[in-house]
Amino acid sequence: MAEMKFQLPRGTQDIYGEDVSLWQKMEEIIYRQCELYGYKEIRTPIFEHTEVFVGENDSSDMVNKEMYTFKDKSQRDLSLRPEGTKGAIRAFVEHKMYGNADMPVKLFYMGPMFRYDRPGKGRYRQFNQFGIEAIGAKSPLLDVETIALGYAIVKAMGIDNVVILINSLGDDESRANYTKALKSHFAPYLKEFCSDCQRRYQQNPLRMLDCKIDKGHQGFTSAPKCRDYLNEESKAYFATVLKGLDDLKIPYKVDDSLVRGLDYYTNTVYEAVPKDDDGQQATVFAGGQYDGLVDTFGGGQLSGVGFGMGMERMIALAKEQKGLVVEEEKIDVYLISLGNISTYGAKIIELLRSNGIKAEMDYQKRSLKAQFKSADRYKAKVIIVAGENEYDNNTVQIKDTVDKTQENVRFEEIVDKVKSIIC
RNA sequence: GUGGUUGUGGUGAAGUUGGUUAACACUCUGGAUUGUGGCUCCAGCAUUCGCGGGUUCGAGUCCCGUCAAUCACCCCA
Repeated sequence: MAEMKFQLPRGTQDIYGEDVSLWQKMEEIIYRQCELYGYKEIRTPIFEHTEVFVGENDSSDMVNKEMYTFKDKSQRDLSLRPEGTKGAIRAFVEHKMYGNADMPVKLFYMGPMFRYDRPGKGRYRQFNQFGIEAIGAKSPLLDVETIALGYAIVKAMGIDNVVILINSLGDDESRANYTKALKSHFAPYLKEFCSDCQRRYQQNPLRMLDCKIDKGHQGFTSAPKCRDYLNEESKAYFATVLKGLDDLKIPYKVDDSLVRGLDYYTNTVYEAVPKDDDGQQATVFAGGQYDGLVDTFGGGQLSGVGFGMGMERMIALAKEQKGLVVEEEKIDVYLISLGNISTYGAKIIELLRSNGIKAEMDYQKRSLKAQFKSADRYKAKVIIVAGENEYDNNTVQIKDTVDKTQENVRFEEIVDKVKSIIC
């Protein structure tokens, strides 16, 4: 045997065997729930012009270090998509979906995303995200709907210890006021903060609230709360969101320090995390509302709301909680062939399959014993034995593996006989 | 990007201060049983220890590099 030459590139994975069943099950759940909630699938390209993903204020770390960016043969500057929202919005604007009479346009996407991160627990360079975007309307009820859909999927996956961390950044006006207040509050302590916080102070002071190093600093504990800077409209909006969650009995916790990574969020931001976790590395889905994003793509003043969900993490949680049960693989018929029977076995197998019966056979001329073992492994309900005698007489032996009876059956009656046993 | 740990057959793994045939278990293949399985018994399955180089009479064991995994940070659109 030649030696093995290749290994997976760092941060990628092969999904196969039993895991594939879990993924398929999750995908089914997602399709089903999206159908119920009225979200239609959109499939955007896996790469786009780099500018699609680069927002005006995105911190350079994300863009420079974590995107798979390349030039194609015509020197176009392209990037593998690091997330789903931007592509969906680009498509929304490009195809003028806002012409649709029914706003919002509700979309979902699912598929691989790429980030040049160092791989960690449940983190890959090619990973899979599912996400939704409701574009073209602004309503606290719509925010709640997105959370409800995410929560429904999580529950359908058998994960039931998830809580929604939620906060409101307020509209542009509120946000600007709060940012100003934060800056003046932090100014005197700035020298005592970590280098990251000093950088964030300039770029995006809201982000400082996420800092784990300076968390306990008195300057942090006494920092002004986002909530106190919401104007009346934003307050009412947020109150309605919370009431909506109450009504739907979705467990949530208002978290003043939740600001999310990106700058485009306004008003509602949320993050679904497992309850017993320390809130670290365990976000299941996260999203928020965005007033200005569509316009940066040239789509006008349309609001949107949506979330992204990490599918690898969902699978991991579902496995931990044994929520997703995949029924074991079973076949109806295993065909054992003996001696030289030409293509008789294949003919029988095809006959069964074309009649909707799951059937397998041996392809290696193995011993009778080995073939019986295979039949056991497949948990076949019926075993058919076809040897030279049967071939000559155009019959088979059909054995019921449950009551262990066996009888000689003519070729024409195989399907009826098998069906009578497995039904 | 930083630091730690790890890498032996299809799987789980043992491998003592470097010493010649790489333990054991499961699985698999064949046979006992030449056409009736699940039990039992017997036999077989790694020219080689992630990959590359070095030290040595001798390397799975030591050294360097590299690839990958994993954990804790950083980050997480």
